[in-house]
Amino acid sequence: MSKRFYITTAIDYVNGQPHLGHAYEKIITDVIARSQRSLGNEVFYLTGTDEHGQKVQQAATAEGKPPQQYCDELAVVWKDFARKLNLSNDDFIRTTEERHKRIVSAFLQKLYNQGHFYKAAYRGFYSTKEETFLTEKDRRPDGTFDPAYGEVIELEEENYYFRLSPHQRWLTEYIETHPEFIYPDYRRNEVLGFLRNNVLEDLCISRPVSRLNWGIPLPFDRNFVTYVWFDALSNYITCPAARGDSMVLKAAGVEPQSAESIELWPADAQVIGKDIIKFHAVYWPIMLKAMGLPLPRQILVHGWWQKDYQKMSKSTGNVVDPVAVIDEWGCDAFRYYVVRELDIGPDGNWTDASFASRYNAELANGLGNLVNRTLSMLKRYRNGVVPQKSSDLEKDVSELVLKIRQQLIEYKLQDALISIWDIITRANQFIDHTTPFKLAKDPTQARRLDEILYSLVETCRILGVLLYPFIPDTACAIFKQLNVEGEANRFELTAWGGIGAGHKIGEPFPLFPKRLEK
RNA sequence: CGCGGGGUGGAGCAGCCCGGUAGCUCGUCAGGCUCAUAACCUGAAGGUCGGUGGUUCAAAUCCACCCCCCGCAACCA
Repeated sequence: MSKRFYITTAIDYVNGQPHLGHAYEKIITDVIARSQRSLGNEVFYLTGTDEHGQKVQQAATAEGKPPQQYCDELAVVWKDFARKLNLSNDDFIRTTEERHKRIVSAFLQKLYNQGHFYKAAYRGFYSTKEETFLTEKDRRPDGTFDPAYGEVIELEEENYYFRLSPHQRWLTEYIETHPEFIYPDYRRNEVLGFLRNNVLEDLCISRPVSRLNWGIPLPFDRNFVTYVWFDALSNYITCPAARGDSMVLKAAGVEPQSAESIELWPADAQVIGKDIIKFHAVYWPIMLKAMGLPLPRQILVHGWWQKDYQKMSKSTGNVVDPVAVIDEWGCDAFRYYVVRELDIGPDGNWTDASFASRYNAELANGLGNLVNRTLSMLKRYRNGVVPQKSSDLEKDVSELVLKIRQQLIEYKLQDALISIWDIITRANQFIDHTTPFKLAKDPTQARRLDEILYSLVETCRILGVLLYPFIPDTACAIFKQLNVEGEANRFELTAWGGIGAGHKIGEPFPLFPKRLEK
């Protein structure tokens, strides 16, 4: 069994509403996953939810529910969200699942045995109301704590810590010698700057049960539960282990429980937001090294969305609700916009006006209209029957297909979309230059008209294949209108000449109805 | 001097690392076309590339200083 292309998103904290950032991360990951599959790789795409911790415990208590029930209900919301986005994820990991907890426990015990952890006391200011320690940055300018924290007392607490500083040197060298490990470059530089200018502080990995019991118990000390990051980051390997990944199982020292056996680790790409880069580019590699596992090939760090040049904030109502947008405009329009608007790396900006503009100009007038005018002409002039193969557009299209292939391999999703739209522009120009609608009036031009129509309809078919990773439903709709069998999900279908003479197309209808208002 | 990103035609961006006719999308204006979702194609107008100084034959691009926006500052994608 060969190793699959393994790609992950960060897992989301259940105790919150899915928003644009979550949607974006999941979609770009999905586009990469689908394009890798299209290119012929076996792929495993993992997303999921992070369900332990104080906030969940408190919220569940407030609603008078057991935390597990509370999580079960919220997990449904997140799974529905994944479906709403039309993700092609192969699994959905929840950190409260037995399969996750079992492997986390095994690794905790292993690292404990190997001396990576130590117990120490921490003394600090504690908010009894929020049930959390406050830090210096929580102080107001005058040195006091906000009354919202309630009574603040000085408290000492013991916890387990993970020794990080012994790992600083090799990690720095690793990142220096593996420029592809963190993408984009400027994020890599940030991490290197951090590693060179700071001494890593040990990572607290526990909470006393007296204060927090909604977590995975430390196997070597039942008075404590695992604290967030050790628990959450591990999801990337616990799912593979549960699915029978021998490398992870061996490192964890546990027997497989599944008959399944797939090789996933190390991940090929881990997609995260810029806010959690240190956890993924510093703590996570160190954890893996301690566990005896190789590092992921690449961490892809995406930026954040703003709305109308303002930070999105629930309190001001300045948010984009992805579900509402999808309900109004369709899933593919949403998927197209976020990938086309924002490349992986920089921050982006959402405006309703630019969304509407891209929808109308690029999806409706560009893609939709090209397919519609092509099929309409074929139907009108040739009764919907594909003529003999010709090659007017073959060279131009093939060159762009080659370019797009490379862009997909390099995860240049935005560039790939731009290239796909170059094909659309080229085809529209072709129609104008060759004027098939004029030739149709002249019977002596029948042969030339056949050639033109073939090139156009074949270009539409290829567009369907190229668009599949980005807007799968639309790709499917194009194939349906063309009455082409099978799915548009294999890149090799972009080879010119796939549609045969005599093939009868289906009924044309607008892919993206033009929207005049808003 | 906390860290980072950015200031380019009306709007939004690319170009800057590897100096040498300032490019793209939208918008505007004019023309063409009528197969198509009032869609499509062609052309034009419009920028002293935040400021000042420096390096250079030559700077949006390198250097210095300054001004202005915007994020981040550990558990928020």
